[in-house]
Amino acid sequence: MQRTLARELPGVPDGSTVDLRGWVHRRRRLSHVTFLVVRDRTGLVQVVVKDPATRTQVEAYGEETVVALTGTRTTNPAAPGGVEVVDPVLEVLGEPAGTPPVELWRPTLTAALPTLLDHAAVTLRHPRRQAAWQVAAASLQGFRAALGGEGFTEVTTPKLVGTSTESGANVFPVDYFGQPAFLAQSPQLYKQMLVGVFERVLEVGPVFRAEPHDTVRHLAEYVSLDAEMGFVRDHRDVLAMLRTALAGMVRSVATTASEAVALLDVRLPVVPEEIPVVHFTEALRIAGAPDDEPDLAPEHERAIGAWAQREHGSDLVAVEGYPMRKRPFYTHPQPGDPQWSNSFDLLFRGLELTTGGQRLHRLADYRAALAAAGQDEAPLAGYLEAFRHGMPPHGGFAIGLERWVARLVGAANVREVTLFPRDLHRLAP
RNA sequence: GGCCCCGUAGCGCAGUUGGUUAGCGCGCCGCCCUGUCACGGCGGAGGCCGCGGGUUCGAGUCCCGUCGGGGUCGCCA
Repeated sequence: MQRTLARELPGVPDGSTVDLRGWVHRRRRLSHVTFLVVRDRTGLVQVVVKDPATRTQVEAYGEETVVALTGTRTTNPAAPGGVEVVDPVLEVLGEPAGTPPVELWRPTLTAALPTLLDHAAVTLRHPRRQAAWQVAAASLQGFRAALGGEGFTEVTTPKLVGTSTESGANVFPVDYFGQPAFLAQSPQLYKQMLVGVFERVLEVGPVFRAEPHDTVRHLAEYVSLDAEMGFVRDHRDVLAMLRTALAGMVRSVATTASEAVALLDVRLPVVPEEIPVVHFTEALRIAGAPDDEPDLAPEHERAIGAWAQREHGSDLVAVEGYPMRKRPFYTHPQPGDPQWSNSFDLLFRGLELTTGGQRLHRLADYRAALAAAGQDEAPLAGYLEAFRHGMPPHGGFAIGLERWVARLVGAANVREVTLFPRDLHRLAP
């Protein structure tokens, strides 16, 4: 017999025999009946057990025991959702499960974050935690589909690298057959080289930051949604493509993760046709920060997010023109005023979600930029070769997946929406 | 890393100016309850009070150290 999923049960004809497989989510024992709630990947089903021998069997096995059962699909107004399965014949697959460390069957988990993370293998089974990742998975799918539709080629680049992308600090050193190497902190250099090949590339993958940042929005390993494209006029073209990617992600979440959206009461952002843009200097004014402030603090970002909501009714706002001295060597300056850059940060509900911008594309400019930064050219020879042989004006961006999902589902801490977060203190599970 | 706060049962917490056998809710185990849906009722088991030192007649409580956790700032996606 074909397996019936929880989600499909309402559509099955009344009186049909169905085959359910899943986990014992909860048992409720009454005097003459035991209710068994079975959970599979699509949801919950109530199974009504009246036969004394079966009741004894059900009551002997704890929550999270894996079972297979056949029973009769029955419409009953008294059942949750109006549908239940009666007269089950039950089989335990494997062995009875031990009592879970937290009460998984509750509508919301009451355990603190460290407890949830310590017991991730079990706590991720909770429908709400599952749902948060379904939102992430749908976002990944939407990112790929939206950019794929714009002619982007998906690439994968090395995560073991010989030179660090940017400053050189904050990288994880590894022993590479006796040679010093690092975990990649960004696919930046590779995705630029590949613009010289494919014009448009996207990459989804982990990046590693050994920054000692112990905050609700930092991880030592996070998922970066990267894109890089050639033949741009300036960073505004990049921002427009970022807009396309985000719109596709929202669309995908709305359609493929609709149950998760409903369960978590996610308020999906409307992605405006044109994302509001403010210049860095204007952003400082909006945030009430001093004119000579070199960067935006989280407090300022929240203020700008609130301003965008107030003035434009937008959850998204881009800040362009960040000071060149705060940006990495490959950043393209603002034409006419090179103290500012053709780069931007995108704030989503007051949190920095994305950095993007136009990159340098002339070899001579790279040489000058590296010299000015005091960086040696030699380790970057393979990268610079791309520019020696013709690179179009280009730019790109990177979205932090965990931050996106956290803001979407209203999680205060990115760890809540990360399957197995890596941070300053956590290397397991 | 700086600053602030917190470590008490499987989970979430209370514990008064230091005072006798350390409590509560949930879970777990047992019994009861004619359909529950965070079911309900009765009973029971379960604690190196994070760890180490100190003060004291006496420390969960005060002091020092240490480890772990949360928040925040720097910084970043």
